[in-house]
Amino acid sequence: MPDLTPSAATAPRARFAPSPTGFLHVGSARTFILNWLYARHNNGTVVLRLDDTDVERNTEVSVQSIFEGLRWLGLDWDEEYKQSERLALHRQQAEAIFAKGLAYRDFTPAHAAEGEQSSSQGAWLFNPGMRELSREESDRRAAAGEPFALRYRVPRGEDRTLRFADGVYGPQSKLADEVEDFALLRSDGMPTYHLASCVDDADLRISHIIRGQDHLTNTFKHLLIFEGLGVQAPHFAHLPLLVAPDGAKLSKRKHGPVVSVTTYRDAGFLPQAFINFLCLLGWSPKNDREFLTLDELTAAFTLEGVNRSNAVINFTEEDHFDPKAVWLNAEHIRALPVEDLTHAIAPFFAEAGLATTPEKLLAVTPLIRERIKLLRDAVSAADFFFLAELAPYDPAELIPPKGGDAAMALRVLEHAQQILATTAFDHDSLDQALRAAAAQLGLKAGPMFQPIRVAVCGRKNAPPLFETMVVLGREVCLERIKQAVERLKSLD
RNA sequence: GGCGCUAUCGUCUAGGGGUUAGGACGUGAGAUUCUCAAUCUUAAAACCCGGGUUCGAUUCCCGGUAGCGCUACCA
Repeated sequence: MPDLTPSAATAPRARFAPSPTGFLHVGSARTFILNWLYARHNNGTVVLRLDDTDVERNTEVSVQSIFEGLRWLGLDWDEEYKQSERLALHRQQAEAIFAKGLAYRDFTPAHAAEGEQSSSQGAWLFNPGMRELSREESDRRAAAGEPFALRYRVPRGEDRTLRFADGVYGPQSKLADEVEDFALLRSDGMPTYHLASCVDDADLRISHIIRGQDHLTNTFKHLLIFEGLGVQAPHFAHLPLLVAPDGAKLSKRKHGPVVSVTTYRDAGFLPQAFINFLCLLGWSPKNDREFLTLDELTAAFTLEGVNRSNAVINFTEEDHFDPKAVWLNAEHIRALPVEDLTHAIAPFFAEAGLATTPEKLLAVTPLIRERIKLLRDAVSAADFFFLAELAPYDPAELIPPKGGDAAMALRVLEHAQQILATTAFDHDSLDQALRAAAAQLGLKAGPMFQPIRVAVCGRKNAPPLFETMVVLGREVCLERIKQAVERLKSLD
């Protein structure tokens, strides 16, 4: 097993380096989370670096939405950088690599080689002619203002094997002869991702690069760059990818909003549940535990627990969210103190245009806590508590199930009216009085309570009756029952 | 095409040379209950294929297949 700690005395420095080309996507979020967990578990540092060297595709809105996503997750970072502000360093280091003879100028016009790489093997590795250009010739053309890209002079014919020990995938090796002469600088002078990333990782003294497996083979290039920079390469650990049910990698274009973390937020996921879910994709604490708090995740997280195969996020057209994510969210909702849950659901009521008061919402929360899976479900589960007027419902629902009729419903409701008008309005008193009434009418609890529940809530499925009525209050209950009686009478 | 990575229930995973292959979600059935939930019990459901190695492979090795990634002057 490779030793991943540089030295016992040095705390790791991990980094998350998103490129702002869209919203924060779930795969990126997981990479961030695992970096964070790794750093925090080892008392290390979290560096956030915006990899924004692609001026064509980077946008400010994208930067904002990434921060929005990160803020929602609630995980902090210690240092923050923008690659676009470090271009001078990148160019200077590219120059240094060139000065060492480890890179060469490629004057081939951009995109000229497209489509040719599949032809004869070997030709794709570099642009023939350019690598061998004499220094004098190269300097002369550069001085004449001819644009060029700077390419790494990958060792050829030396039978050299590039190696590193991946923290997840174990020992990795590849022949240098199989690595193409990748670009360091574009012909407009901008650094490529590979250059900027390595220069910054070196300069920021990043000790552990934990990133998606799509970078596994890029790592050999990065090894070469670190070598060219004259620094020791950091430790690498690659994470299995998150993929769609069809096995394709999650893409913003193909899968739409379901890959954006803000979609989870807006649907009413708790950040800790979302984090918990993402961690379970490609990582396991190996003790059959699934519900884990952030502290527990931090304590349990190790790279050894990361597995190597891609993980499917099980969403469909109809259900945007993986059922396990939804279940975990429900679990976290139930684990939340009532005050916190109240606070979490309040915005959803506001958004639905329902006027709530903190006190009433606090009273309602325990009644719906076990009945919602997403925070937004709270609105449909509890709207009737806050409506001045119940939405119209089918009066037939007032009729008790299993052979009841309108007359029976009417009897129940009229009894209920008497009782509610006179009984102390607390759970136990109502319970006793209504059950007594049921016995008197020769009814079981079910048939007795359904008409009342529908009258008071406007639907058959609702939280337990007595608690619900207590929160609603005597006036509202009596008024709604009165309306129900009228509806019932208008039935025939 | 080349190179690399991967392969356990539908999904997420545990496990590991000899196991009734474990857990979770989801699904079915049942219990409980004033409805709905929650909870409990329970059922169905997996080691990609072929060769080795071995007394014995799902596990180790090789090959195949499949999936994914990289193969840009994207990241």
